[in-house]
Amino acid sequence: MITKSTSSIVDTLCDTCTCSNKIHVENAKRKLLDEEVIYEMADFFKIFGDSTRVKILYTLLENELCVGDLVEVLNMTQSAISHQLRVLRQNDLVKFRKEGKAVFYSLDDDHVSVLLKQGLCHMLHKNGGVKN
Amino acid sequence: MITKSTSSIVDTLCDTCTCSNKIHVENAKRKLLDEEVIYEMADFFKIFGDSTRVKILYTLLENELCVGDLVEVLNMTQSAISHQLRVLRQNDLVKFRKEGKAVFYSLDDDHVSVLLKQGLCHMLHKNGGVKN
DNA sequence: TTAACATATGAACGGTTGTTCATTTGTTTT
DNA sequence: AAAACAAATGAACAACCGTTCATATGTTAA
Repeated sequence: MITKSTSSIVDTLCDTCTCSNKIHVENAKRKLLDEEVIYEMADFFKIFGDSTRVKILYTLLENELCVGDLVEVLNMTQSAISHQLRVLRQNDLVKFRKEGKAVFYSLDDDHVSVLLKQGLCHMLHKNGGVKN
Repeated sequence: MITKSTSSIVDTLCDTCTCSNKIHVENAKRKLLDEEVIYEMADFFKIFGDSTRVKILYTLLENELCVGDLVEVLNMTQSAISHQLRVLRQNDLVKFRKEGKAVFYSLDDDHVSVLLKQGLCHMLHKNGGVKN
């Protein structure tokens, strides 16, 4: 959208905008990320935006577990867990290993646990660190 | 839910679970976070899980901007922007400053920009760093 | 005070998403 | 091969969410 030749439009654009610093507006326009990257980023965060998926990821922080284990630990339907595991799988947040009838899931890479822990820290910090 | 006295249920629970390491299951159960914290965490990530909100936050990374500026930069309805700003405001991700008719928004604290940049890095890294 | 402007908000609508239920796939045991 | 079990999947439904449209609030200029 924004090409290199846009560097000269600072003076001509923003005619209707009377309320703010035009340079800042132009900077913002030029810096705008590729739409695609924005969507990917939002989609990435969206995965962490569901409590069931967060529970699953958090549960897998220490050990790998099979689907049945997750069902028991989280006290949810096998189907619900399985559906969410699919989402996590398709987005490379978990990997799996088959062993007979069971399928063992674990976190795919450290990136996941880092982000998870960071979110947790943010939460605890926000609550003043005091929690029953 | 899980009290201190649960440390002895390792042997009695998990009768139906035949597929995995019972100790791991018990550990996971004991470590389960307070439901409330889970929900807060998911809600927190959910805010970053919308492309419009990500765009707004990213745009505010460098400078504060008023609503009209954001409308122009992001090329969206004033109403849509305003609604999303409300979400960001209510969750303390942005702060605002009134100046006449205009309302200037900026990121609330460094936490936000850190997480945003981290998400961005994750994306670029995932795409192999090559991007048109 | 009236007009013009910037922003906020409420209601409504369409699309998305997570769960449930029923069924299927695939593996092991008998 | 049949039965039993673990996991995956598709369809359907309800709840949630983001945008639009219309309108309200609040501030400045005339």
